[in-house]
Amino acid sequence: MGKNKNILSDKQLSKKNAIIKAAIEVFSHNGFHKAKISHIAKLANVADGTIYLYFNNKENLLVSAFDGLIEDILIEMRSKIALEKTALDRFTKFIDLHVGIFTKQPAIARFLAIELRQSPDFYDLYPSYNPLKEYISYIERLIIDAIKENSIRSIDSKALTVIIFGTMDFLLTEWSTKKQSFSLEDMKDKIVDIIRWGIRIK
Amino acid sequence: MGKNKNILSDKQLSKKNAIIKAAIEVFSHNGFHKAKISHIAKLANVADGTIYLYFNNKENLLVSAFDGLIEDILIEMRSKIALEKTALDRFTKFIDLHVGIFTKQPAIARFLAIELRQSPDFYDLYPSYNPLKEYISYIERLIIDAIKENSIRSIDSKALTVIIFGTMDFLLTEWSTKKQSFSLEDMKDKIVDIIRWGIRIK
Amino acid sequence: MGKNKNILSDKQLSKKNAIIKAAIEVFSHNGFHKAKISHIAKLANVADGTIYLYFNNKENLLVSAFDGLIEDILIEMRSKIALEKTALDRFTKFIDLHVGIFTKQPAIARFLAIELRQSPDFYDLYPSYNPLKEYISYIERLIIDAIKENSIRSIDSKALTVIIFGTMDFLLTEWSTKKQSFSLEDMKDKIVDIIRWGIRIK
Amino acid sequence: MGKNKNILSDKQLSKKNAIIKAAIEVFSHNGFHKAKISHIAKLANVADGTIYLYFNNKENLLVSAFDGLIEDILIEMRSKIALEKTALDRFTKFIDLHVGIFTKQPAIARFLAIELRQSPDFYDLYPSYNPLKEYISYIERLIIDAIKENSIRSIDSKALTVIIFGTMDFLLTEWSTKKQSFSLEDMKDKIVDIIRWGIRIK
DNA sequence: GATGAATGAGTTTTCATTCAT
DNA sequence: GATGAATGAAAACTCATTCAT
Repeated sequence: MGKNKNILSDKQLSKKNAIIKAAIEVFSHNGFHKAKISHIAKLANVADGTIYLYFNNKENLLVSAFDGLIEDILIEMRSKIALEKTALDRFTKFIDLHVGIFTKQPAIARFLAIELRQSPDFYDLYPSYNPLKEYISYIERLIIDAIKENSIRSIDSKALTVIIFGTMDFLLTEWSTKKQSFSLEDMKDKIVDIIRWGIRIK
Repeated sequence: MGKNKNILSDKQLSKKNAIIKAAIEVFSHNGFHKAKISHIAKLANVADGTIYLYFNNKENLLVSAFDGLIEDILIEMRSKIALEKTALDRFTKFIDLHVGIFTKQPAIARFLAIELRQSPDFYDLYPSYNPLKEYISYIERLIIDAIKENSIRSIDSKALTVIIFGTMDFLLTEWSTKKQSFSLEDMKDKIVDIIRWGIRIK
Repeated sequence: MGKNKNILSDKQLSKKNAIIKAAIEVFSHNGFHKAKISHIAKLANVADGTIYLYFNNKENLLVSAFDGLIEDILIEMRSKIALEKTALDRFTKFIDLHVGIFTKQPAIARFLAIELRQSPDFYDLYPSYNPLKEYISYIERLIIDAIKENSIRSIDSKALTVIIFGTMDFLLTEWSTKKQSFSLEDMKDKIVDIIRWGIRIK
Repeated sequence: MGKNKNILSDKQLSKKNAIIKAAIEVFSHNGFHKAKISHIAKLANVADGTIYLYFNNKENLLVSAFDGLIEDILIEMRSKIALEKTALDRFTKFIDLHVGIFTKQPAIARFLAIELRQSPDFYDLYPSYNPLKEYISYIERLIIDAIKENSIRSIDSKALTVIIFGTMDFLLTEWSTKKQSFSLEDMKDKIVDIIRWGIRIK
C-alpha cells in the first residue's frame, strides 16, 4: 500500500493483485525455479508481458508477493492481537493466529516455509534486510513486553524468538510436506505446553 | 546399505567420494540451481561426463551428497554419544555435537540449512523418504529414551522433536546468513535453558 | 509531393513534425534498433499510439524522418547555392555547406552517416528508391553543370560524384565517431585541394 | 591465428572456421540484427550451443568474423603488393586489389560496407580501436611512402586517406546495393584518373 | 572406464504494435 | 483523434546430458 511510485487505478490494482495471487499459487506449487512466468500469466488471465508492467522481473515478483503477504498477515495479526489485555495473552494469541492462518491457507504456508528460500541468493541479496525480519522482530517485541509485564521469566528474548520462529517454521514445513497428515492444532498445544513448562520433571 | 548396484574398486570409490566432496562444496556455495556440473567436475578433477558414470543426474548427485553427509554425521554422533551414560546426557551431548559440527563446518551448515531445500520438488519427489528423516528420527529416539529413563517429564516426543530440530535449523540458518555474527555456543546455552525450564515464572 | 493521403490540419502537422523531430533526435543518439518508440513518443509529448496515426511503423518513421531531413537540407542548400554565379562556385559552395551543416548539427551528421544504415534491409527494401538518391543526384547535376561551363575538365560525372559523396560521408563518419577530435574545416580544405589539383607532381 | 588462448585441434579449428564462414554469409545477407544465431548454426552444420563454445556472444562472433576477414585480406594484399617496386606502383596495386577482392566476393563487400555497421554501438564500443583502423593505416603508410619517394606531391596523407577509403567504401556500397549493375573496374579507372590528375582544366 | 565436445530443449524478457476507451 | 495499457511473438543464451572416441 503506497509502495508504488505511480498511482495505479482500481482496475490496474486489481490486475496487479491478480498477478500476485497467481504468483503465490504457482510459486507455492512449483517453487521459484520451476515456476514459469507464462504459467503465472495464464492463471492471472493476463499476457506474459503484462506482468512486466507491474514487476521488473521474476525475482522482483517473488519478493513483492512475499512482501505483500507478510504485510497483510501482520496487519491482520496486529489488529486481532491488540484486543488482548496482557502481554502473555498477546503472545499466546500470536501463536494461535500464526497456526490458524496457515491452517486455512496451506499454499501460503508452503510458500513461506519452502519455496521462498528457493529464490537465487535470497539471503545473499538481502543480507541485512532479511525479509522475514519484520515478522521476527514482531515476535521479539511481544516477548520483551511479556517479560516486562512479568508474565514470563526474564529470559533472553532473542533465544526465545529463535525457538518460537524455528519451531513454528519447521512445524509448518512438516505439516505442508506431509500433506497435512497430522493435526496442527493438537501439535501446537503440545508445543506450547513444553515451551511453557519446560521438559524437566517438576 | 547396498546402494550401489555394481561393486566399485577402491580407485573408483575414491573418485566417487571426490565427486561427492566437490558437490557438497559447490552446492553449499552456489545453491542447487546455480551450481554447475562442470564446476563440480573441475573441483573433483574429473571430466563432466564422468559424473554421470556414478550418478544418474544432478538431482541424484544432490541427494547422494546429502545422504553421505547425514550418514557421516550420524556415525560420528553415535560413536561419541554412546559414551554418555544417561539418556539425558546423551540428549544434551547431541545438541552440543549438532552445534559443534556446524560451527566447525559452516559450509555444511549452509548446505543443510538452505541449499538442500532448493532442489526442485525436493519434498514432492521424496514424500515418504524425507531425507532428513533419519536424522530427525534419531532425535526422537533420544527423547523417547530420556522419557523412559524418567530424566525428562512425559511429554509428546514428536512435539519436542519439532522444537529441537526446528530451533536448531533456524538457529543455524540465522547464523549462516548473518555470517556467524553471534556466538553459536552462547545462544545454544540460552536456548537449552529455556527448553529445560520453560518460560514460566517459578 | 503528395506523400500524405489525408490532408492534415495545422495542429496535426505540428504534431507530426514534433514526432519527426523527436525521431531524428532519438535515432541519432541510439541508432535504429536501440531506439524505442516509447522514447520518441515521450520526447514528442504524444502517446505511443499516436505515432501510429501518422506513420505505419518504426521503419516508415525512420524513412519519413530521413526524407524530411534531406528535403530540408536540400531546400536550404538550393537557396544559398543559387546566389553563386559560376557552376564551380556553386560546387565549391555545396561542399562548404555540406560541411557547415553537419558541423553545426553533429547529431544529424551521425544520423545520416551511421544510424541510417541500421535500418533492416534498408537497401533491399528501397533498391531503386535509394533514399540518398536525391541528394546524390543533386551533386551530380552540379558537376555536370561545372563541366558544361568548362570550369572543370570533362571527367565522368558519376565517378566524381562517388569521390565527392564517399569522401564526405567517410569524413563525417570519422569526425562523428572520433568525437569531433579534428577540425572539419581544415580537413575539408585539404581534401578540396587534392581533388582540385590531383596528387601528381606538377 | 594464435589469437585464442586455448589451442584448438584441427577439427575444432575447421568447425570454428565453418561458423565464421556461415556468420559472414548470414550477416551479409540479413544484417546484424536480423541475423539469427540459429540460422548461422544451421548453415555451419552445428548446434546453436556450439557457437557459444567458440564465441562469447553474437557481437563477439561478428567482430571475430570481421577481424579474421580483415586479417586475411591484409595478408593477401601485403604479399602481392610487396612485389611492386615503387611506392606509387604499390599504391596503384592496392587499389586494384581492393577492387579485385570485392569483385570476386560481393558478399564480403556487402558485409564490410554495410552490415558491419549494424552492430550495436559498433563505434561506441571500439572508439579508439576502430576495427578498420589497421586497414586504413595501411593505406596511409602507402601514401606516406609514395610521398617520400617523390612519386606523388607532398599532400596531407590523412586527407588523401579519407578520399581513398571513403571513395572506395561508397563505391563498394553502391555497387553492392545496385546488384553490381555497373562495371567496378571501369569506374575504378575513372576514379583513379580523377584523383591522379585532379578536376581542373590543364 | 574416462573424456569433453557437442547437443538442443527451454524460458525470461523486450518492445513494436494494437485497440478499447 | 488521442491515449497508453495490454499484448505476444521472437531469439539469445545456458547448461544438464549424451556419446563418439
